[in-house]
Amino acid sequence: MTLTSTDDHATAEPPDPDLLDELAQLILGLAARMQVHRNACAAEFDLTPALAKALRELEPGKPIPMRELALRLNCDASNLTGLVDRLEDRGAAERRPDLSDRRVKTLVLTEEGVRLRHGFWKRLLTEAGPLSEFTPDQARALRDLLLAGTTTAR
Amino acid sequence: MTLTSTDDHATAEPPDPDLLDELAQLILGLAARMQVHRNACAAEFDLTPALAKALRELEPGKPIPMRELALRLNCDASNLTGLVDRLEDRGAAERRPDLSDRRVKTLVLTEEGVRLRHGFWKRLLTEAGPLSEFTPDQARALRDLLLAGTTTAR
DNA sequence: TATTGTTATACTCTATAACTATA
DNA sequence: TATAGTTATAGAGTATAACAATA
Repeated sequence: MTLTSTDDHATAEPPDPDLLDELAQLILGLAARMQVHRNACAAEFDLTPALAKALRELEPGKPIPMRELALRLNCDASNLTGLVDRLEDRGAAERRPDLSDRRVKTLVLTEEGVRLRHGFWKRLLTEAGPLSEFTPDQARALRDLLLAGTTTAR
Repeated sequence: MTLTSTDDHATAEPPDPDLLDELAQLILGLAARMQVHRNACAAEFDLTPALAKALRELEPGKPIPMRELALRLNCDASNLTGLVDRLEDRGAAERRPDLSDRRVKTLVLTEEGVRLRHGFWKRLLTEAGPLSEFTPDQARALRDLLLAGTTTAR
């Protein structure tokens, strides 16, 4: 499996329209399949797609302001009230006052939230999903390429 | 067009959990960024995300039954009525009777629909989006990898 | 004045179930 | 009976605007 880790002297890059077109199609296709897979796994844990995403953004032991979660989810802050309410109803997360700024409420996963988050993510990777299309070698090459792209730009 | 039709089967390989984890994170991240980009481009054409997707699935000069569109969009057929209504309201698509089965209605893009579809997709690729993270060489390697994966399995 | 979280509201997306007209 | 499209309905997702408490 050649990776073609090119020694491209990236000066004036010719952006091939056809290549971009094909690449966009392929990535959007894979993205759509992963979305289907993720939503299916989420449903097994009685999680809606948005809840699953929020759960993934909340890292165990790291409280964050609700504002920060809105940023990570790329959505308006007004959406979080109901979303976080449901997480609290399930005992997966807790709102806590921020001692340094009384306007802020921070969010933190409970033990149950940590279990839920871990269980969901493990299921996502264990169940045969779109990623099982790739051999380990392909997966490695893919990871390296994506890492190169996202660390360069972003 | 080298296809790299690999002779190794994904199923027989040892699946490294950490690699899958990292790969999933990267792909979901890229997918999320592309979704943001696509929705932004769609908005410029007064298209909702769902309308943009539907438009993309309708190929110029190729009428398809509404049922088929539902399949391609991975959604229930009941959603299509309103969606297609809006496409017709905009003059982008037309419902036509299927002569061989009077239950079926086929969908086809109008000239305006073809223009809209082309304009949207061109904008998606022209405007600097997540794909501009990659150099042409990286893009080519990425395409080959994705092609290998999606043609092998799926 | 500006910001955080909340509420109220509206529109879109999506699924389920029941209906119709065909097959 | 089964299928294609429709309708009605409900819940989820998301944005905008206005509000209270705090900075």
